[in-house]
Amino acid sequence: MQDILFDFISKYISLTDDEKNALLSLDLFHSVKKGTVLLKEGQKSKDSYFVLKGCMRKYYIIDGEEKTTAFYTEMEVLTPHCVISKTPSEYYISCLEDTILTISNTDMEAEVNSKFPKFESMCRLLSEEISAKQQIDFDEFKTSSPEQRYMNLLQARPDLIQRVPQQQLASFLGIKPQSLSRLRARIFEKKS
Amino acid sequence: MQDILFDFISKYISLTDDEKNALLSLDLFHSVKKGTVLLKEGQKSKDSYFVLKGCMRKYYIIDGEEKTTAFYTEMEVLTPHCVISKTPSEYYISCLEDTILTISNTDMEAEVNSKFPKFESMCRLLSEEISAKQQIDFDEFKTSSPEQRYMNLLQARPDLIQRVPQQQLASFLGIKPQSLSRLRARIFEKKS
DNA sequence: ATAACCCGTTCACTTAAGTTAAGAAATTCA
DNA sequence: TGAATTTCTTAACTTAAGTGAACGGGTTAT
Repeated sequence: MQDILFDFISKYISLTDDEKNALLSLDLFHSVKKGTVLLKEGQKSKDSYFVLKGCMRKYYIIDGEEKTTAFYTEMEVLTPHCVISKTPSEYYISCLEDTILTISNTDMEAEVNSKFPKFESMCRLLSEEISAKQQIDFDEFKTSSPEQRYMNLLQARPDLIQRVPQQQLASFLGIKPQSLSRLRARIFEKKS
Repeated sequence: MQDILFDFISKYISLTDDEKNALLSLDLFHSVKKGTVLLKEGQKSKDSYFVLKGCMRKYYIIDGEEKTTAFYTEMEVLTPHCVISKTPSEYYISCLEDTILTISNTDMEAEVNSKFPKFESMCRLLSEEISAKQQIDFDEFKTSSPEQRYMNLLQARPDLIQRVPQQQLASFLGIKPQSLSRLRARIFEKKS
């Protein structure tokens, strides 16, 4: 499990054994049961997550309805908005499946960053990369219809369509569950 | 003009006069005429921008149509995706108004970052902040109707509605210009 | 085992966005 | 200034998403 983390890090910087041990001493690894809510609306938190195995989702509750806006699966990093802005969270984070992840908090990161400046480089690279990818995702969302978005998802993340309930997928695509059903039927129609 | 940059930086780190002079020696400041295209589709670039005065837009050309997905105004930073991914750009960046901005490239940044580690901290903080803000914007987009998005924009960035042509605003809101016209008429109707 | 509940699908209906086209208003340019 | 072009609006029509309700399959709980 640790190797997954180190492999991930090695995409950005190379670590000495000393640095690896420093990381391991931090007790980062956690196993979380399906359904666990890691962050709630209104809560203040300093925790960031890195998914080693499993799936997490971000959702809002708006007018009593859950609106899922993001999923995080293997090898993905999530730093909630409230961690950066230091304000109460506007949304929930929960585990869709039994999930193994690392949990790190801002204080730990600050300490590691000051001890090993290399880490700060990694964090910068990583957040630039995430930010750039998000830009593209957002642009793609804006410039496509719901049907195109679904077709895109089918290409880009076919696993999600399998492992995620339809109603959550629907709001992820910016539509209602009934519309997703209909849209899927329409696509299936076209194929034949 | 330089003070705007230094004020901006001071939100993240504090600079010595030495550091300020090092920055000033880099010839960052540029004045760009309305309509100038700074980045084209297919082009590789290492340049990032910081808008001091004016407005820039990002747009795609899809099936011969311009699709505007973002605007950058005073005090906003833009690092195009292609700079991070080191691939040809999928989109265009152009100036909507006469614009004063700083242009910096990855090589310069790498040099400054290694000379003054403080800068790397700032870059990390900044890109974390941008990334977090983007997340929220994207979530808001997904969970709202076009009409709500327009009302939001009216609240959050009333200046944009004044300074940006309707057709560009429309695709920024994920709809067609005709729909935006209609939607505006609908809202105006409701008010009276 | 049966009732209660949750989920996905389907249907009929409403509402709003896409499309095509035309005209009015504003801007550009000669 | 006046012609040309572009931009914005309006309208009629088409298509797709939102809404409310009902149905069936599957799971959970009692």
